[in-house]
Amino acid sequence: MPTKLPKSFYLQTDVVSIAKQLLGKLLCTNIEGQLAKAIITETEAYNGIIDKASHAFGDRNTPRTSTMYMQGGVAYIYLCYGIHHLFNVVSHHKDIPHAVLIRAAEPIEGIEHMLERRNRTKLDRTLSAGPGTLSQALGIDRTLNGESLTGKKIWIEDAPLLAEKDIIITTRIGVDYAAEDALLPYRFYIKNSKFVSRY
DNA sequence: TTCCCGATTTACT
DNA sequence: GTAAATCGGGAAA
Repeated sequence: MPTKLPKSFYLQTDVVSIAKQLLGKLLCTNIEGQLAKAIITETEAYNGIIDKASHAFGDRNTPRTSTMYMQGGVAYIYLCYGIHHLFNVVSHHKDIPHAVLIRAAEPIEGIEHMLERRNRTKLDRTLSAGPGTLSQALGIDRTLNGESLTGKKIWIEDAPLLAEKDIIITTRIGVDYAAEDALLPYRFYIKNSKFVSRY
């Protein structure tokens, strides 16, 4: 019987470590009665106010980023390029804006719901290997911004930690604007997984 | 209030 | 490989 990750998991203070620990765990949603689960295959850490790639860089606490300042264990979801809903796991204590972007996952339950939401007919990497497509597949949108990750709409179930040898560590995607911080090794994905946004 | 542009995806050339 | 889609956040005025 899989267990839901407890609040304490999200209160950890090392967001880079959390990003790595989340690999292999199950991201689950129950939206409009449709249950869906997917194995997290790719994550990125956003390290608070000192990280130029983060929306909260320079302690930018605004209506949008205020979600990241909440106590760890809630969802930070924002609209990107006016089209895509990107899902993040908020961590650390209140007022410390840490977050982990979930960039890709492998569907394992409720696949029929994900296919329908994505308007696809078969399971392949285009279903959920990318932060925008993943959210669409799982039915995640901004109405879930600030939602508890220990509730009934969206949560994460535990799974054994992956071995170091099965994890690829590299730089984040699409954050060139962050100058030298774009070079930080804050992106993680499961080696040999087909459900990864870019290799 | 104006203006620029983004933690992306998809459809074209 | 290039470009369009599409809208709201955030800084400047």
